[in-house]
Amino acid sequence: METKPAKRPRHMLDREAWIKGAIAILAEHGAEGLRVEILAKRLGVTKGSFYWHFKGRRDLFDAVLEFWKEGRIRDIRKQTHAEPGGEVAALLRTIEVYASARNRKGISIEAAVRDWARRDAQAITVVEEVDAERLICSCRLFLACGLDPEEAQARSVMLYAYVFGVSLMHCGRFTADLASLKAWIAERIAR
Amino acid sequence: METKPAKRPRHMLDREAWIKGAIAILAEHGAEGLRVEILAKRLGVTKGSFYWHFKGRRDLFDAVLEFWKEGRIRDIRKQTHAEPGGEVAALLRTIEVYASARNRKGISIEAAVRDWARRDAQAITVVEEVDAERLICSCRLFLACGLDPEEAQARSVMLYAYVFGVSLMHCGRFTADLASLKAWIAERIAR
DNA sequence: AAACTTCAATACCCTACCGTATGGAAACAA
DNA sequence: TTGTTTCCATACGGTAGGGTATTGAAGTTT
Repeated sequence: METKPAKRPRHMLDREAWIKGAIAILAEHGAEGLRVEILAKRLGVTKGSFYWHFKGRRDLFDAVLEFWKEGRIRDIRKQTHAEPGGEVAALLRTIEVYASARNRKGISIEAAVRDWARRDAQAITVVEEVDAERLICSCRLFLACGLDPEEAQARSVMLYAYVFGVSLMHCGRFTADLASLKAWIAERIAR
Repeated sequence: METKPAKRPRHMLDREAWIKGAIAILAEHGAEGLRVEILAKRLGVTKGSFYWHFKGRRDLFDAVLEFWKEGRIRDIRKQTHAEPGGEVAALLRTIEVYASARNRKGISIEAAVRDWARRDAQAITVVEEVDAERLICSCRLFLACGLDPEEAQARSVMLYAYVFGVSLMHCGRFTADLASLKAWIAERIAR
């Protein structure tokens, strides 16, 4: 009689578990700091296991980029879905997701991938695809608000350039109330 | 007759020559990729020389950050000096310096230092100081244009967040005429 | 000229990793 | 049972690179 196993008492890491661990290290230490022995140690195994799941370090890199790309594109499509009349709210929410203090992990990953894309061809390709998807989606929202195509495109670029840029700045010495400045900026970009 | 061994050309590198070479590597490979043996090879010497000028790799890092900080602050003060009535032009020029295709080297260094500041305490301090100086200077220009203090502050943050962010984006698949979009954005930020 | 200073070459040691080869234990299939 | 597959450990070789110690050559001072 066939019993349904599906229970694996031992470690049993699969490719996705490795990729998720890799992304955590990527966020903390960047692509250069993503080392297979370090990753293995964090997962509680040795690199002997890694080389069963991946051909090599480059294979892991490509898998990480692909995983990140698909996650981003899913999120973008979900975030920019708006009922008629709710487009401005969707735009403001998109800004808030990236420019706010929460979602620190996602912002760290974003920054690491973009820095990575300054040196790695595959990372460039992935960032291009994600940026294109984001810009197209936010542009659709601006168009639904009645803006002409050129302004809708320009505002889309401004929106994402702003949210990425502000995450790299350190304004602590400049203003004590950064939150209200960010709110003002979000209004000027989205409305 | 006594023949002397081949006369070695004396290089006479000083600390600043090492720092400038280090910044070139920083721009290309980031802080992680700034290695003393690689740097020495690029300067045509061996690392034996490096350790005469610097106590160690960390010492080089601190020197690079200090050198970069002072250069940035000098540039900021020069760029934001405006005759009365020329404030908007100064703001547009500031945007253009960072958001345009030329000055690629400076943008690469900027990106490398900001990525560095995600992990290194000394880099954070330096970025904070440079950002504060930049924001104060551009804020002064906005105030001279007659804006109220809160809007002047907000526009300053928006300006720098935008220029840093746009340098990290890859908009090639989104629009064929990025230049005119950037011009539209610059007008909306500065005016 | 002799002594001293400055900058660089060489030779090491040591650690961190990448990748491979091989073995082994647990689960599964025959 | 006896393979077979799956996932992981161990051991090893190889390279890159940080840091030190020592030597040495060219310039400078006395």
